[in-house]
Amino acid sequence: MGNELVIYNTLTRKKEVFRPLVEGKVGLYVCGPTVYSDSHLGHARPNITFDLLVRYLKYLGYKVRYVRNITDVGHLENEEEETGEDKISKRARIEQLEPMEVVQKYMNTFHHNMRQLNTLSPDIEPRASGHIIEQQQMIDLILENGFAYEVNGSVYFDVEKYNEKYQYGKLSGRNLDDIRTNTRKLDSQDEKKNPFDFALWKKASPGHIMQWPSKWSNGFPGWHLECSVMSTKYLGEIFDIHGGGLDLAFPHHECEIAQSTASLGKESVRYWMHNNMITINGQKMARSLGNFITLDEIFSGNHKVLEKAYSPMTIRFFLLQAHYRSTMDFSNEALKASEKGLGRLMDAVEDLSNLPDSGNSTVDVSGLKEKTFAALSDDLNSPVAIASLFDGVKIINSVKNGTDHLSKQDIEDLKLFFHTVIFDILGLVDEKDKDGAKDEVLNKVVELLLNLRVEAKSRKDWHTADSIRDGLNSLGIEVKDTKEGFEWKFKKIDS
RNA sequence: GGUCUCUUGGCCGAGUGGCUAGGCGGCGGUCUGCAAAACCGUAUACGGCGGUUCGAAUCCGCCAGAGACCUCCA
Repeated sequence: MGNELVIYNTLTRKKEVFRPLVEGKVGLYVCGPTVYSDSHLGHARPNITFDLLVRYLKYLGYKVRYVRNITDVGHLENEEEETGEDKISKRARIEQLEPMEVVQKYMNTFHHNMRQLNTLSPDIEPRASGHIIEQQQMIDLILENGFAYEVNGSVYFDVEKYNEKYQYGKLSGRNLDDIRTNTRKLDSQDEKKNPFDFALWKKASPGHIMQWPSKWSNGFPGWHLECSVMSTKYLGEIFDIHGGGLDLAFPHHECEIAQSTASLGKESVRYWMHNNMITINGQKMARSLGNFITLDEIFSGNHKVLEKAYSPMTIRFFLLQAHYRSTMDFSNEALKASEKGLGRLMDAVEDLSNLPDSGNSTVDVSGLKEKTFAALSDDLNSPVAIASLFDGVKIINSVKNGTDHLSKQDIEDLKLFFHTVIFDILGLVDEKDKDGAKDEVLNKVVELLLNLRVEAKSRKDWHTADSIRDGLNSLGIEVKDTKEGFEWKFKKIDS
C-alpha cells in the first residue's frame, strides 16, 4: 500500500509513522480483562479498537502476533475489605466457588461476548497464574539490579532508586515530585519505603486462597508484573505496540515500563496506544453510579437505562463511528442512530450485488477508496472512513435509481472495496443473515403471502392487502412495495 | 489540591488556518390506493471575551463549564 500507517504514540504524544522492528511483522500486546465479573461495555472499547488495528495491519500485509492476557490473579481490592483481599478470591468466597472456577466462568463469558462483537481471537492469550515462575524470575532480575527490596517476605519496587537512573512517570507525564505529594497513603503499607513503591511479590495472609511458594514467602505476584513478563516472553525484550485503556496508563503501564527497564536495562515498548473511556449519558460508567452495563445486558436490553436491546454489531459500529482516542458517550438516542445507519450501510452492500452495469462511470470510485484508506492509515480514523463509506452508499443508491452510472469494472471494484473495508477491516457482520432469513420454507411462505397480496391489490381489495401487510409486520417482517412488486426483510425486533 | 484533556448545529461525532465531514432526527420532495420503507434535496455550528493573521471553529491568552487520572478499573 502506498500510504503509511501513522499511529499516535502516548509516550511521545505525537503521531508517528509506524515502522515495525522486524520488517513485515508486528508484535502487539494488549491488556486483557481481569476475570472476576461479567464483561461490560468498557471491555468492548479496547477490544474493538485493537481488533481494528489487527485487522488493518493484516490488510496492510503484516504478519501480526497478537497477545492479550487474562488476569486471573493478583489484583488487590483496597476499597472494600480491610485485608486487601484478592479480587478473585473474594468473589470465590461469595459464590462458594473455587477461584479457578470463577476465572473459568467469567473468562468464558468474556470470550463469548468478544465473539459476539466479532473480534478476532488473540494468537496467544497468556494467563498470569500460568506464569508465576517467570514472574519470580523477573523479580530476581530486578532485585539483582538493585531496583527492589524485600521486607517480611514481600518484595517492592524501589521507585526512588529507579528514578535516579531512569525517569519514572514519563508515559503519563508525571514526575516523581508530583507523585510524591499526591500519592495517597494507605494503611498496612508501612512496609514500603515510599508510598509510591509498588509490590512485585506480596506475602499472602494465611487465609488467602490464591498463593504460590517462592523464596520470599508463600504469596502472589504484584499486579503490574504479569504484563511485563508475558509480553517479554511472547514478543521479545523489545516489541512494537502495547495497547490498553487510557485508565491503565497510570500507574499500570508506568509500572510496566519501570519493571521492564529495571530488569532488562532497556525499554520494551516502541509504540504505546491507549483507547479513551466510555461515558453513559455524559457520566463515567461506574457501579456506584448505577449506570454500569454488562454486554449481556446491552445485547438483551435488560437494564434500566436501556430503552431496548442493541445488537453486538450496533455496538461495534457505534464505537467505530468515534475515534478511539475520543471519549464516547452512550445514550439511547445515539445508539438508535447508529443502528439505523448500520442498517442503511448493509442494505447498500446488498444492493451492490444487483447493481446494473450501465456503461461509463459518472462517479469516482478510486477517489473514494483513497479517501477511506487514507483515513484508516491516519491513526485508525474509522469515523472518517465510515463517512466515506456513506458517500459510497449515496453512489450505490444513485446508480440503483438511475441518476448515476457505473461501469462493470467500477462495480466490481466497489464491491471488493466495500466488502474489504466493511467486513474484513471494520469487522462488521450483516446480522440480518442470522435471524432466520436462511429458512427456505419460511421465505417461500412469505413470498406466497405477498404474491396473494399483489393479487388483492390488483383487485383493489385494500382490506386483504393491508391485513397481509400488517400481519407480516407484526411478525417482524417489513414489506416494501416497489414498482416491480415487493421487497421484504426481517426487521430487528425491538424488545 | 496536583497533572492532563475536552467544550462543534436537536442528538452522536469528524475536522484543526481559507474548500459540504458523516450518521440519526427535523423540514421539503419523489414513490405509493393509503402507508411503511427507501431515495433525493435542504436548514441549523464551532462555550465566552480579547489577541495574532489578509483570513480562525482551527494558533495564543484570559474567563466559564465538563471530564479523566492521581486508588482496582477498559
